[in-house]
Amino acid sequence: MPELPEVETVVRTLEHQISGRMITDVTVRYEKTVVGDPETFRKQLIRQHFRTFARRGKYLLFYLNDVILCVHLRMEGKFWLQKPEEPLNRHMHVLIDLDDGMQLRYHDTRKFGRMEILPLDTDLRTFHELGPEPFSEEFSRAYVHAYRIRHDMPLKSLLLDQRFVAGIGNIYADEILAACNLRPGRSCQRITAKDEENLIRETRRILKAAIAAGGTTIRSYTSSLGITGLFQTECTVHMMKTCARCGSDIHMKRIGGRSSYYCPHCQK
DNA sequence: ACACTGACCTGCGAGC
DNA sequence: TGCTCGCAGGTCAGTG
Repeated sequence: MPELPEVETVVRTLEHQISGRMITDVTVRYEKTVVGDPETFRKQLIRQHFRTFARRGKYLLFYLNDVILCVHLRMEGKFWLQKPEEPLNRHMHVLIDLDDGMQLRYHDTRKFGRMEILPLDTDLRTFHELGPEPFSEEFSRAYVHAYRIRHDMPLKSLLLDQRFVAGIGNIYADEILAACNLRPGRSCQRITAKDEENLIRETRRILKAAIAAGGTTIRSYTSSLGITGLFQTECTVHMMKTCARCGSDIHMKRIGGRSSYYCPHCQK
């Protein structure tokens, strides 16, 4: 389940592997992976070079000569760099041939991921209504305060709201709230200024550690040879049975349609 | 205008 | 053992 740290890892890995390569052909095997007409998509990519690589929230951005190739991996999307003669499997939905003879293969078991072509001058600040990056200065205490008092939702939903802050998914949301000793179901309107500071600090600390570790994941870690980073499982509450800090039984509750894990003893 | 719900998908594990 | 059923998750369209 790629969240910000996993996407960051994928971007850096691909930057290392395919920077400067030219796209010679594109095959779309599952049409819904591509936003818009697949043949138009193909034509817009052919003869383009991979120039620079970036991430915005959970979106991967490949800057080509004339367009941006924007990819969202959703839950299970991954890229494989293989030789064209290697066997395909039924989950490889988009094949991108490169001028060095390799093929970049988009693999997605659940077919949830999406790719789209964007103009080079797309405003990434307002792109998909994404909120600030967690490491940006814009994600300040004043910003958090202003946002949370304008909205009424559980803290868990706030962290998952991509308009609030970009890049946090279910796993890291649980971990951030555990680190702040806050229950996921607590109203975002009922926290203190100190909690706001803690949320910002712990969000950055946990995401930074996860990036350094090459990304964390729970179920999708199945040692794929895909470009997904070094997966580790360093969770303190998410999917855990007992609290890593006090040993209490971890509770699970559905909040905003998402399973949310927390320690009823440590988190208030 | 806001927050909430269901659809999109497939694999897997629980339960009978 | 073999089947069915429901859950997992991020985003967005649709609903209240």
